[in-house]
Amino acid sequence: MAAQKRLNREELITTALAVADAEGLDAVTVRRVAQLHDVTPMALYRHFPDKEGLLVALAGRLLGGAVVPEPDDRPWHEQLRDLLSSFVDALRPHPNAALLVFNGMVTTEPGLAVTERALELMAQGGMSVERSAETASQILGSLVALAIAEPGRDLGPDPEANEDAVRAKRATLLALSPRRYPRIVAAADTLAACSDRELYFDRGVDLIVTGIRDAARAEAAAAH
Amino acid sequence: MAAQKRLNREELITTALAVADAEGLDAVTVRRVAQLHDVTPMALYRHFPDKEGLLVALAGRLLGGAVVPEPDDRPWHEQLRDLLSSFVDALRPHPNAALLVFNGMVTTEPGLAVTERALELMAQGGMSVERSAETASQILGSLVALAIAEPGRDLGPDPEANEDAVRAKRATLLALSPRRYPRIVAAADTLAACSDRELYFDRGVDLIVTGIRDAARAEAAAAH
DNA sequence: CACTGTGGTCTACAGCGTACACAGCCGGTC
DNA sequence: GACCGGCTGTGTACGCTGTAGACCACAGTG
Repeated sequence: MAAQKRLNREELITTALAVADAEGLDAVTVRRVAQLHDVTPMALYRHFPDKEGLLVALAGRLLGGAVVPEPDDRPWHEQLRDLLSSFVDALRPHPNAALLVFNGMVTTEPGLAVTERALELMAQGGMSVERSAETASQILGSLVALAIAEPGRDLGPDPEANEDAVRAKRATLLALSPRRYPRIVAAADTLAACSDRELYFDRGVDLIVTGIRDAARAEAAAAH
Repeated sequence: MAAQKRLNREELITTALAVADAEGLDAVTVRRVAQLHDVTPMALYRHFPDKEGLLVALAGRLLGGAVVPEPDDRPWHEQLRDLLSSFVDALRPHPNAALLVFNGMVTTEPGLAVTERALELMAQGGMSVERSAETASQILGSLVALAIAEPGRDLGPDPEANEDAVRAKRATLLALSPRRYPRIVAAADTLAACSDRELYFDRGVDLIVTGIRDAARAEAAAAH
């Protein structure tokens, strides 16, 4: 973040992402990013049309991290699983910014690439064009939500504060009336923070993929 | 919105929701809500600790619309389906504000009620406490996303502007290279706006429920 | 040399959330 | 009826936000 004249679009995106990761999306302000480059706020406007433009570029950066696996000989649903896993893996490191990809999915190149491949795989599974497009819209949100709403990730810049927040949340849940909310009280630990992150995401993706498989089967059956 | 001294908490929430519905969540400002009640901005602070408090109350209002169906004799997954449908139905009329329920799910009474019932039904399906809690976290996001990301709902206060936006989006997709993105181009209509809203939401919920059923079956099988 | 486009600067403005001190009205008690 | 304490709305003020508009320093080109 050294003082250098002639600032660079990609580096601006990088520091914006860093700020979002560290302190949340609200902390990404024009002034803040500018200051981290020792530059006047207005300087950013030579590289982005407005703040929205910066955020769209941020979404593009996130989506760029989602590599589309090469097609292979395995069944379509296994390849779809890998594709979706790759997608959430790209978002997971940046949960604060993940919301932005909602807007960038069909306006950035990487977003289009992922969408295209997903549609292709669903077609291989026998889904109609309309149905696979509809399904794509539905699961996009689910995947983003998966990355954002990982239990045990709340506020708190440092891990220490985060741990405090988790403990507080757990305590809140345990303090509920066991008569009214017996299951919630029993599940307080898991609701406050998932024990195994990898398992959490794997199962989340699996849940979606099995849902899609079933939809494909049902559609094929309906067409007898 | 007549001038009346002695303003009322619930009415403040109502107008905040109305503003969010009409112009988006960003349009909900303390000053704006106050003005609609012919009152100084600071007056709101007698009824909410801060703006965040207002938004949490807004989330509570949304969740309050989700009625928990009475238990009956049908299989657990059918009842779960109805519960989740009721949940998204409560959010659908207010897509701009739906994001807020992420925070209010375990801090508001209605959110707890829905969660408790969902956990109960999954337990009936043979799921372990941990697994059902994990699943609850995963699907919450999916349901919210479903309500928010309905295709064909973007910006534009009036239906006319919305229709314009849809047409523009469709045109953008159709303008893509058919060599690179053949499926996307073919599916442009469905991606830009879903043809049947009811079907869209029904299938979205079905996708999730079948995913859960499968997870329950798999867990039962693993425990042989 | 003058000309032109590019990119950073400076100033300014309207709008945001909200801290703090104050004023009016309300209901309850002598 | 007189008083009084607490609730509720008011006024002012501060520091923050995004960004419009005029300005200037420099590079490359004729």
